[in-house]
Amino acid sequence: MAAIQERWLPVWDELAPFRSGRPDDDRPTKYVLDMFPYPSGDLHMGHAEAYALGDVVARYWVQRGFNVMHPIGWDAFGLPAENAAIKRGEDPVRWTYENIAQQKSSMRRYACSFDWDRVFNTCDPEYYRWNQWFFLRMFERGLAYRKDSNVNWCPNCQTVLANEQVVGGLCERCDTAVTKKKLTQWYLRITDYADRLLDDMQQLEGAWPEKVLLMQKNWIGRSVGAEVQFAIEGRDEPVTVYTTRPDTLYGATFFVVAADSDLASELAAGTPAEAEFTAYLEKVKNESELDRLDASRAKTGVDLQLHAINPVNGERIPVWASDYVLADYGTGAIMAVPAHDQRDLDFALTFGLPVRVVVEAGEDPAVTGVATADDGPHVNSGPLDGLDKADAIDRIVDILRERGTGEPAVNYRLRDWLISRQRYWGTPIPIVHCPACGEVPVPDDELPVRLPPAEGLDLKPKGTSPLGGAVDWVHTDCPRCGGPALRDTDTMDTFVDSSWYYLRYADPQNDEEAFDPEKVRRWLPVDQYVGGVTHAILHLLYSRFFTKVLHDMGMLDFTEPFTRLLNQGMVVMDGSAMSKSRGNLVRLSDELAVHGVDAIRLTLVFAGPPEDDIDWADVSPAGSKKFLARAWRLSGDVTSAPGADPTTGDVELRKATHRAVHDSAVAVESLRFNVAIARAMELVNATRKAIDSGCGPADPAVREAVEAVAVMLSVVAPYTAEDMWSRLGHEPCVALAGWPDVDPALLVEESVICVVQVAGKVRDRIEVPPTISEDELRERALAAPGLVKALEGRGIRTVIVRAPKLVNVVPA
RNA sequence: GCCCCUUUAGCUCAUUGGUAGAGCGCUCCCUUGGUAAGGGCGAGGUACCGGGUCCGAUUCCCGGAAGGGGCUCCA
Repeated sequence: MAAIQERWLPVWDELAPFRSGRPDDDRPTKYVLDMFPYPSGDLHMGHAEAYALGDVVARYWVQRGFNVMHPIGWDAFGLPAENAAIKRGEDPVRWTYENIAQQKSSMRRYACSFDWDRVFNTCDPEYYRWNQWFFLRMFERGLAYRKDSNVNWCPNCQTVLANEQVVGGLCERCDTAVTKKKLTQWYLRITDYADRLLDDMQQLEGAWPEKVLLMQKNWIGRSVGAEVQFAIEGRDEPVTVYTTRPDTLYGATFFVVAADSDLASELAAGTPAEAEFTAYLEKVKNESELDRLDASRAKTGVDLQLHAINPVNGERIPVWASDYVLADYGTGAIMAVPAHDQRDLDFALTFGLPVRVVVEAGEDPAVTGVATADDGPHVNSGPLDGLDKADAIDRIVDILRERGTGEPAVNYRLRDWLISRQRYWGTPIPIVHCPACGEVPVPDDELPVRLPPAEGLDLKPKGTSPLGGAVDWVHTDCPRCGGPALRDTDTMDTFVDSSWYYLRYADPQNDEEAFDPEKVRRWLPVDQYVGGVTHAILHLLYSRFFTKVLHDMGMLDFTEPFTRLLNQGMVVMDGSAMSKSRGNLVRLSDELAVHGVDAIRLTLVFAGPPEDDIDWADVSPAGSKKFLARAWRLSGDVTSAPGADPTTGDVELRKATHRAVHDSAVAVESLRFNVAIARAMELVNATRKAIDSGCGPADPAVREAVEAVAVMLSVVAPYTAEDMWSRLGHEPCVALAGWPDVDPALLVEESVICVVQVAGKVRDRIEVPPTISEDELRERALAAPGLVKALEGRGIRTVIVRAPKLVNVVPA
């Protein structure tokens, strides 16, 4: 096996069958993309699976005559390089590029069908320059902005995190409990695109996993309701609340503002409750995100001893501050309707506040402790009495609008994307802070703002950007007034890098612009994207956002970047994720050494549907190897010459061949690669039989079959296939041999077995032509001996005929 | 708590409103001049359980069980 690998690698290097940028290439195009890897160490089992799957698709479309762009690059910015620098004093640049070289050489041996002419790394200044360029365009459009806010803070990584990077209150990267910190940070206004991110999912219906679409939908969390203004006694400005249930306005018995909002501090100032509030706020600030997420914990709050006025009935209701209301959702203040909202009810019961039912829907919540959210006739609600929910909402919105105290509103769970990071190994934010001019963009012709060398910088996480230590780099002149100014010292979230890399592949060397729109038009959108489900929200949502922004800038003519998405499963061992600490790590390099590249690829692809997890304990690379050897041996048995006319060959074997070629193509196109391989295995078995005990090795049908096997295998086991192709007397590459044409005549069966049933039970089988008429079939079936016997002379009530496969006789 | 998916041979999975299949594994036989291998034969199924529709349900519908996944103070 090793010998075969060594034989063909140099040949493929020479012939470069997967180069997609030849100027005279007039094949139609396809774009197959694997999510690019992060260069931490060498490739592992997960990579091996993902790239084997992507390769099947890419190689298949090449066989079908397409010019396939199947690029690779490296997602090379990020914390591991920095951590290696901190722990072992390595230079992040060297560490990163060495790992890339290592992975690249492993990919070559793994025979990935990448177009090596298109490689780039996101840490190349030639690439991140365009991150900065896009940032500046967004800044000009008001889509990139800085604001002071309570942000997610990971005390371990010592950096801020985007909402998407907080999973269940923990840092996505290191599982540390996330806290809040008030900081001024850069954001991208993804919320402006919330509706389009939602609506455009229609384009992806059926082409992306249902699960991913659902997760994105939940994440965006569009909610429709109304904003209602409440006057506050002793304050000029009214306070607006957001509610999805304006119809329950008459049931509002108190009012709550988020304790950590500016509004709360403002309202508390000067009240007798101020001291109590300040103490409470201190406590709230120290809570971790994890604490806050525990919905079952007791409600807490402070009575601000103020009153809000219900705009519809003039009722005075008490104003409280609590941490169960979020400062950054809606307006940071709510009207509390305890009868019909569980959280409000819990709060009311804790503090002895009144509960008033306004929708008749079951038991009294004040007694049961369970708020009712169902529809029902409204009561205690003045003009809404008797109406159901939908009508009551319409009515109350009309009333509020008339009085100018409210209007319909939409809110999203999605927050703007926080992109500043207080870390070294990322794209510098191209902004200069000038004491006179404020935030000044670095002019385009001064891009890229290069990362200063790590040498001499303190990269240890300490809560402020390491770039601040690069004194010469930080101090600069203001591009606007020329006065002394300071560079922004934060770097961009690395998800910015991956939000547009798929566009750069179409034009990777361009140093005039991020990409030539013409080239992008030729290749994009991506026809098939392959990657892990871990990116269901983060990377995929951000990429969709970038695509829409660039579309609005006139740079793209499509609005969704990835036409079809495949989320491959994980490779696990004995039912759980592989890890060194668990002691169940299977090393890819070991497996490759024992079984060879082809057997490992085949094992991964054949293990099951690609989206399912693979338990390495359940699969058999040795079995894969055995199958490949069995297929390979066929190529030595063929005795007819290349070009032998198959039409004179054995018809039964030819049928098996054409059926297999047809079925496996259908399977590949619907991403059921394991099925495609099963079909190839069946053909290998049929061919073996034909050679040993059928038409014999000289029959041209045998050559046709074996050549078909070689081409089918070429998409998953390239070394074996290439060697077979060579033994069959052909020049390389089998990868470009072309998928065999299917003769439809050979797919038609000459006769089929028809089942003859009595009352649904099979009593006989008869062989009939597939084109048999219903009448003819009925007649023949009724004469079948098994049927006559089963009927035992009973009469017949009905005969159901489903030509040509079945006849069912219902006896009287 | 809410929502979604899955359940077919020992294992991993195909398939189908009408005969339930493949690979691996297993049994046995042949080969011993392809041999740390090769060829062949075979066993193995109440298609999770219970109801319904239908001439006929593993498939469609309803309910339940088991396993997996997602969301969860977002007003």
